[in-house]
Amino acid sequence: MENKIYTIKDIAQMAGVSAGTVDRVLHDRGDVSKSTKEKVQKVLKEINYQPNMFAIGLAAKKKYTIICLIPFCNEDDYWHSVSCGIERAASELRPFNVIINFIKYTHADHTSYEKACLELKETSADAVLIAPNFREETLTIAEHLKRQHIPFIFIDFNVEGANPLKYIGQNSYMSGYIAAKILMRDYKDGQEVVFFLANNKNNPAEIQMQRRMDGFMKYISDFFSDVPIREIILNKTEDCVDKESLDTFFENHPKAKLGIVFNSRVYLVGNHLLNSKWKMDALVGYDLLQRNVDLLKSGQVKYLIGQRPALQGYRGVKALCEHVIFKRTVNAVKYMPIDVLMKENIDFYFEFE
Amino acid sequence: MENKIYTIKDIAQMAGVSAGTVDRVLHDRGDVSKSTKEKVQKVLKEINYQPNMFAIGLAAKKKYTIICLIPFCNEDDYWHSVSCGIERAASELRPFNVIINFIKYTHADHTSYEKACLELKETSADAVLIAPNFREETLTIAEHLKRQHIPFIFIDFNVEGANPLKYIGQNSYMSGYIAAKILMRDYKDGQEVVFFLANNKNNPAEIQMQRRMDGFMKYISDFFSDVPIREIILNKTEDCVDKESLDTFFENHPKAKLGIVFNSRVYLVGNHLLNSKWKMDALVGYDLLQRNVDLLKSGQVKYLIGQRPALQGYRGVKALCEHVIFKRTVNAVKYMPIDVLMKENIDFYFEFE
DNA sequence: CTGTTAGCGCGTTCAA
DNA sequence: TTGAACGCGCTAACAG
Repeated sequence: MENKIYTIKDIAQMAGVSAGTVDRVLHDRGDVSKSTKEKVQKVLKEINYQPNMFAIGLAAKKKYTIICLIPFCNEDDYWHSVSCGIERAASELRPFNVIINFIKYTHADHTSYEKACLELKETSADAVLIAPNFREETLTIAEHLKRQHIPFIFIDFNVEGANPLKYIGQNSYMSGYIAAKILMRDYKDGQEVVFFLANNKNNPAEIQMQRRMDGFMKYISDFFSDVPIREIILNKTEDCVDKESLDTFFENHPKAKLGIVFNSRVYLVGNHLLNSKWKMDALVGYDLLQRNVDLLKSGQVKYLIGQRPALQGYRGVKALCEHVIFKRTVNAVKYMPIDVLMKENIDFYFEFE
Repeated sequence: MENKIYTIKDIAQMAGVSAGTVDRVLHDRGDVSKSTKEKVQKVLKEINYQPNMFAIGLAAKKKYTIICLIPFCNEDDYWHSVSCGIERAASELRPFNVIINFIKYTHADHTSYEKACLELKETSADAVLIAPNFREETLTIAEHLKRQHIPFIFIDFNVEGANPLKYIGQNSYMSGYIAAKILMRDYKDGQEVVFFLANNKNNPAEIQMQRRMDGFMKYISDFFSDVPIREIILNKTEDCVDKESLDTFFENHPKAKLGIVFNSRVYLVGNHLLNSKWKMDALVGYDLLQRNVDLLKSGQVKYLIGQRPALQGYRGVKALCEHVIFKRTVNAVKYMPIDVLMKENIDFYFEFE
C-alpha cells in the first residue's frame, strides 16, 4: 500500500536531521547523540527503509570477493563442469564488482583438503562456496565462517550440522531410488544385480554413494526383495580397471546382467564390456562425463543420471550474491532435478545454457 | 589478462571525444558523425567494455516497455507457464526501469489474434516478445516492427520469413523424432501406432504439430517402416472427448497399442483409458500440464516431452533487454532441450528455478 | 553534430 | 556532535 521508496534524504527530513546523520545511525559509526539517534531510528522503523542497492554498489566502490573451495579437475570431469558454471556466473557478476577466486584441493585427499581449509581461513572473503569433502574439517571451517559472519553455501553434497546458508545438490537417496527403478525395468526372471563399487573406503564421497545405495536398496526391498545383489570392487588404478577381476566375476556370475555404478566411473565397466565378450542387459551410472556419454551412445551404458554440476556452481555463486549484495532471502535447500539420460535424448540435453 | 575495468570516461579519453558522445554511440541515439562513431566503436571493441550495472541502475531514468503478445491462459496450461517465466524476468528487471505489459489473445482464434496485433501496432514499445499464431498477421506485424526498429523475439514456434531478433523454442522435428524413439521402444510384433490428432485444422499450432509428425515419421520410416499408422481425430469439446468415437476406434483396432498425441492434450486420451476397459502399452504426449503429469504418475501416460515454456518466456524477455538496454549481441536461435519425463523422474523435475 | 552539466542515492570526507 | 559537499559511473537534457 505504502509504495513510496524512501531515500536517506527523505528520512533526514522526516527526522529533522541531515543525511549524514542518518547514515551514521544506519551504520552504527558513533558520534551521534542518543536523542537524535532515537529520532532517526523511530523514522526508520516506521517506513521500513530499503536502501537502494545500486547506489550502495556505486558509491561504496565496493568489490565483493567470493571464494570457491572445490576440487581440482581435469578436462572431462565432474568438477570441470562445476567450474564452468562458476565461471559463467563470474562473467555475469563482474559488472557488479564481484570477483571470484578459487581455492582448489585434491578430491578425497585429507591433507590437501585440510590445507585448502586453512588457506580459506586466512583469506578474506565476502562469501564462500564450498564443495565439502571431509566432515571434520568442513565443520571446523563452517564454524569459523559463521563466527566471521561470512555466508557460505554447500554444493554437491551436504554435511549435516554445518548449517550452510543453502545447500544445492541432488537428493542422493532419491536418485538412488530412481536408478533402481530404471535399472529394474529391464529385469528378467533369475537375473542378478551387480554393484560396481569403489575401492577407496575413506573417500568422503563414499557417504554420498552410500545414500544412493540406500535409496537403491529401498526400491529393491520394496519391489524385488528376492533378487540377489552381487558386489565387486573396481580396483581402479590410473583410470583403468583390473580386467582380470572383472572377468573372473562375470565368469562366476553368469546371471549378473543388471549393473549399477554409484559414482562417475561407469565408463570403467562400460569400456570393459566393449572390449570383452561379456554383455549386460542394463548398466546404469552417474554423471555425463564424455566417456560416459560415448558409452551411452554406443549402447554399453543404458542410462546415465545427471545432476547438473554446472548449474550447481552457477546457482551457488548467484545465490551468494543475492544474499550478500542484494540482501534477498535465499532458500535453504535447492535440489537439482534427477535427469535421466538415454541414447535417445542425450544429444539434445543441456543442463544449462 | 587485461582486467582493468573501463568507464565511459576512459573510453571518451581513448577515443578523443567526450563522455556524452560515447553514451550516444552506446545507445544508438543518433546525432553522431560517422567518423567519430567509428572511432568510438573501435575502442569499444578493443577493450570489451562492460558497463557498471550499479551506475546504470542508479541513473536509469528511461523507462523501457516490453510488450508480450501471448495467448490467454488458464491455471493448468502451457501458456500459464510461459507467463510465469515472463513474470520472473519482470521482477528481476524492475530495478532497471523495465516495465512488462501483456497483450493477450485467444489461441487459434483468428479474429482475436488480428485484434491483438492491431493493438500492438498502436502501442509504443521498446521491444516485443511474440508467441506467434497465424502466419499472415505475424508477417505483417513483423514488417511493421522492423520498420519501427522495434526488436522482437519469437517463442514457442518460429514463423519462416519473419526474421525475429531471436527464436526460442524446441526443434519440433527432432522432438517428434525422439517421441518416436521412446514410443517404439515398447513395440512388440504386430502392434500398430495411433496418432491422436486435433480437429482444428486451421489452428496455426497445426504447423508445429506437423513438424513433430514429420520427425516422428522420419524415425518410423527409418526403423519401423512396416508398422501401420492409424489416425483418429479427437473431437474435443470442452476438454472432454467424444468417448464413443474412441471406443469405436479401439474396438476396430485391437492392435493399436502405441499412442502419440502431438499437442498438450494427451490427458484426453489418458483419462479415457483410465475410465474405460481399453489399455495401451505406451502413450506419449507433450507438455507438463498437471493433468498430464497426473496421468504420467498413474501410468496411463508413459512419457511426456517437456519443452520448458517458462524458460522460454524468461529467456525471451531477458534477451530483449540484453539487446535493447545493454546492447549485447544475442544469438538468433536457442533451442530448448527435449526433456523426457517419466513416472520415475517427474517428481524431481523443474524446468526453471 | 558535439561537449558540458546536473542529477540518480549513498558513503565519505571535511568543516563547523 | 552535526551538516554540507563531493564523487562513484552513467543517462539525458541543454548549450553551443
